[in-house]
Amino acid sequence: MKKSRQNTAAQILDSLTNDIIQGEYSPRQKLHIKTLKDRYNVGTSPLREALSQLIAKDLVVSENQRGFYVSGISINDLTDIYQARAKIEGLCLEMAIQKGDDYWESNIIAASHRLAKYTKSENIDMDEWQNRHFSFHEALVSGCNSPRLFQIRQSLYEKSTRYRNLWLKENVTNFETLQVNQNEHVTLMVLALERDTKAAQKLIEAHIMTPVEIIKKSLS
Amino acid sequence: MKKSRQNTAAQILDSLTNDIIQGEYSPRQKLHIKTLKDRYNVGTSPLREALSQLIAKDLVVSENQRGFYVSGISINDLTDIYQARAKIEGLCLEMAIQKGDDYWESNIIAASHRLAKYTKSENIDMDEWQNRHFSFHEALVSGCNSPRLFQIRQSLYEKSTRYRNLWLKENVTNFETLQVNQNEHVTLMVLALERDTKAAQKLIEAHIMTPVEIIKKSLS
DNA sequence: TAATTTTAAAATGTCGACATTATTAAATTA
DNA sequence: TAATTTAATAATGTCGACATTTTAAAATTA
Repeated sequence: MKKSRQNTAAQILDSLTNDIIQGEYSPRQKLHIKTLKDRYNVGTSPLREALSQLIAKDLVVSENQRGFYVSGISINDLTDIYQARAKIEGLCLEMAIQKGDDYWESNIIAASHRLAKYTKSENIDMDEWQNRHFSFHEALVSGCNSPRLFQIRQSLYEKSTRYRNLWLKENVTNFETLQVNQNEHVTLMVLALERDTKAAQKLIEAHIMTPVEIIKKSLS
Repeated sequence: MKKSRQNTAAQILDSLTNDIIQGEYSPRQKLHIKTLKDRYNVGTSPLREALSQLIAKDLVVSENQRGFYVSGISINDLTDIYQARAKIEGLCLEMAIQKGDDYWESNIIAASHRLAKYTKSENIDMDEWQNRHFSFHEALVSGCNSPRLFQIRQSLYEKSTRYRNLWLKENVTNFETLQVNQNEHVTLMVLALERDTKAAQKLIEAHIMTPVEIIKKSLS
């Protein structure tokens, strides 16, 4: 019956992480042990172990004898996260451009093609677009060859996704916007292939910072 | 009797973190639940919650039904961590130089003075020197004003400290070395106060990378 | 002897129970 | 009535117990 390679704690961690990022639980929301146990059908120990990991990831906070809460949000935090993300992405891209080989180049071209095609198409499924968008940016930095920086990048992305999803909840995506910043994607590809480090870095930072002002408005 | 604001899990987390970083437990060492329970005088739950947080921090790894282990080390990881640290420190310094005010400047001068005085003194206590060294570097970047980058900086520092301590265990500190790179500290201060971002960034990166080659040798 | 199987021992991960603390509701006082 | 105290309810954090799995040792076989 139990063939899962993961233990219960690890499974709950995945579910909880996802639910928090997707906005299933709101910022500052209390996370009652009893409620969570019922919802995920688990005992106390694995649940608390999962919550402990989420504390280390800053997605959950706890106060002694007062339980667990989803981490709060703020405009300052939003800006800080996106700014840090922009800088880290710039670092990764810099290293990728320095070290990237033929496969790195071809992966960028391929991912760019898939994104461009889909962005121009008629009926856009947002999930699929996000996948292709994500893959393109990953292809750009995938040559960076620094596991630690990559991990930091991933962790910041997770945190920023939470803000983006909070905004998406009340705003239908504007498809024109997609078309507009698609130009930047093409430019990014060109600059990367031309190994123009400085220009690529500058553009990726701006590119990442673009949504900040929009999300800010929705938060205030 | 129990007036501690922290719960047991949080206390154990502190102890365990410290013990791992200080090399009380070796890389890849098995962390037996029973042994740890006896050593820290706690029950299963808080102990496992602390270990869960250490997993999220990459200081501990676990395999289902096979328990917990101190994370392994490698020369690749050593290099990666120090390189990432150098880059992040560069970022923090860049932002600090842009945003630093009079207090930032004076804190650097003060910390630099304390470090210089102690480095020139006769009987150097290594712990005290480390404190002053740490404080000086913290003063340099303390104006950076990005909680997230600072947190990343702290986390990478923790990881690098583990490598440094492993090396210190078998090597008596060479006091000449302290004197030599003290020059760099002074230069860093001057560059920061002159707001010479690029030069300061370049130097701090090199400064951080200095011990890598030495530690490498001790690992192989 | 070497390799495999069987048996015994040890360790892990999960659960529910319980003491302690916090929160809410009711009762008392001013 | 409003404020404070008391009682009740609910929730948290910790513990030890137990089923399951892994590991080590002993026994069997080739």
